[in-house]
Amino acid sequence: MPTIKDVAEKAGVTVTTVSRVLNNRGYISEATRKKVYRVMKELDYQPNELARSLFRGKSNLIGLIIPTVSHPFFGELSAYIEEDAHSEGYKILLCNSQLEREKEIEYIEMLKRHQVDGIIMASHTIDVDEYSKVNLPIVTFDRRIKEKIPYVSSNNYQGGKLATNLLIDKGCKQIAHICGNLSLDLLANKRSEAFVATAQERGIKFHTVQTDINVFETKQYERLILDLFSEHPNLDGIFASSDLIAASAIKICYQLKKAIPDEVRIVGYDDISIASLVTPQITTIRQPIEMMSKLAMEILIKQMNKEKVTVENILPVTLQERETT
Amino acid sequence: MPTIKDVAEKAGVTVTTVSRVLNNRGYISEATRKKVYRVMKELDYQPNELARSLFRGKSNLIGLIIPTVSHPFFGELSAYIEEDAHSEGYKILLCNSQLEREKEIEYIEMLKRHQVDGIIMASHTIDVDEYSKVNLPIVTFDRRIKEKIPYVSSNNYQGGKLATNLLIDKGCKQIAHICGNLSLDLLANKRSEAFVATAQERGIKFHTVQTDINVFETKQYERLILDLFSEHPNLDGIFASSDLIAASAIKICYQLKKAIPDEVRIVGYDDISIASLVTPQITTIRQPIEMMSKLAMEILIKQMNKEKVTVENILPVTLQERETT
DNA sequence: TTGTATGCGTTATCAG
DNA sequence: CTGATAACGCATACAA
Repeated sequence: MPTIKDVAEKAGVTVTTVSRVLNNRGYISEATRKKVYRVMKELDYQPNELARSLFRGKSNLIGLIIPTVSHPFFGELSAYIEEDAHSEGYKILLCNSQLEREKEIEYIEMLKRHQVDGIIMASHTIDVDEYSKVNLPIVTFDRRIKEKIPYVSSNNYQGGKLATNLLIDKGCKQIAHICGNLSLDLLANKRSEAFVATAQERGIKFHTVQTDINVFETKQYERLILDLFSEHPNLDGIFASSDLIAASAIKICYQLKKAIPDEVRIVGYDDISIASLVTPQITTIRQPIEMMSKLAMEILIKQMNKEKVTVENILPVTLQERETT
Repeated sequence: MPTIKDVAEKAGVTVTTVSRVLNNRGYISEATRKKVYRVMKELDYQPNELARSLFRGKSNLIGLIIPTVSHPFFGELSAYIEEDAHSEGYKILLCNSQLEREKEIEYIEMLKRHQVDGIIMASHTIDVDEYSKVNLPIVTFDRRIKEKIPYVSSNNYQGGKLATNLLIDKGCKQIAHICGNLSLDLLANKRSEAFVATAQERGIKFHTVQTDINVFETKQYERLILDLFSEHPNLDGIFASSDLIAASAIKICYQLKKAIPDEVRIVGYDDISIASLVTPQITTIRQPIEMMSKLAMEILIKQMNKEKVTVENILPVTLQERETT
């Protein structure tokens, strides 16, 4: 790869001059500017961003830590984030934590070593005080950290309420909520709170089941749902805390020959693309993933520019009624 | 952020010594080693990888260019690739090209500027000769480039044959193949070739439909399939070139009140997780995504080490029979 | 309008 | 066993 030095020599000027035309800084005669440009083209010169970053103390890199990009929700989130980052001149360093504490910590250290300008955290197994050590612009998805770390979320309580009310309004008499592990301190847990509160308030029989470990294992959820139906054969409403879990519920109902929505009604969460692609199309609570991504990036960039940011950023959710209710 | 200099000063040695303990190079007394380690802990020192990379001429960065990580196939692929990269000490720079030529070129240049050690290309809208200009270790998914650029693929022809034969064996009399735009020079097009050849060979009526543009638009496919059925009401077999397209086909059949698999049989492609999660579960041709990822990473690393690599790397596919046939 | 010198944080070479 | 110094590629302050 040619360096600025190669360009300078071939153009018969010094590296300073080349640097000047590269960055449009100071005065340069049109003649030399043209010549330098020509040589850059000839050599297919690309400035070394490593060197630039080192000098500037800014890498234009952003670390993105998620459980796994193979989960459609995080896949969609990552796509939006990368798009926003790109249009702001930032690049994304992808980190899949698999929801493992060790990996999250390891990734954070790696990102710091690579001098990222900021971190977007959407995986939360580490303790709150680990965050204070980060000491870097950071924004969180769906987790409120004690300190003053800004977070983006959608209105989980509202989502849980919408879903639960819909099930009851549609005539369900015994409903269940299926979710991931509630011991992770996530704002998503408010969906469960809302479920319980709403069911109690309206006097409907309800159950809550959760996974014992932090995984996105389909099999795990299928077993859970199967057990749920064998314990409660009269169950006629399910609020799943993700569309993928809802899909598992549909699958089990199909196995059990329970008609949807006549015998069992199901509400999912997220509204990832496949929610409206599968058959039957899933009624779900839509998180505004695109807006959430954009907001997260905005907040991160503001921090990098030492601007003030609001800590709490909660976006509205909307009910998408489709075929499972 | 503390630098090596800060550590040196606080430990009462020079940067050379700190660098030595950092890299376990040369002899150092146990006493100073301990002292340096202690200071590094105290200051929470992290070596600046930008500086290291600049000096070494190696960034440990790998660029990954895909159409979009929001598509489950590429999401899963990316997850595996990141995992493999991570265990080999490499980090992934994520690039979503949206299947746009300009973006692919722009991303390649960006990656070169950032001194990535290699590029994994899974998005192919650019011309063949653009690849020769890359001049960097590179490995391709599903596209054979004229030059000697290694590629990883699965046996697309075999996949197309398996799918088509299955449909015919199950009794289909009139079948269709639905795929993306065939004008992109992809090895995936061999699925279509196999479809046509097999249908002709066995004397079955067949049709092929493709999108006019390079997108992953659900709506686009739904319209295509709807039109297909209105033109050919007796269609009783569909070979979709992705599981997502298969899901669209299922949706349309449901709308048209055509029973699956009794009236219409459907075969998908890829075997992404949701293929076995949706209802009905999709019969599909399984691409060994995990192995393909591992192989791609291996080939890339070999190139970075100046080792010889085989250009053609085609892995077997397998038929996964489920509920749509 | 252009060139010289210096430093970003790190490692390797060569002395001591 | 440890230290001074140059170099990686680039951009700025200061001269000329």
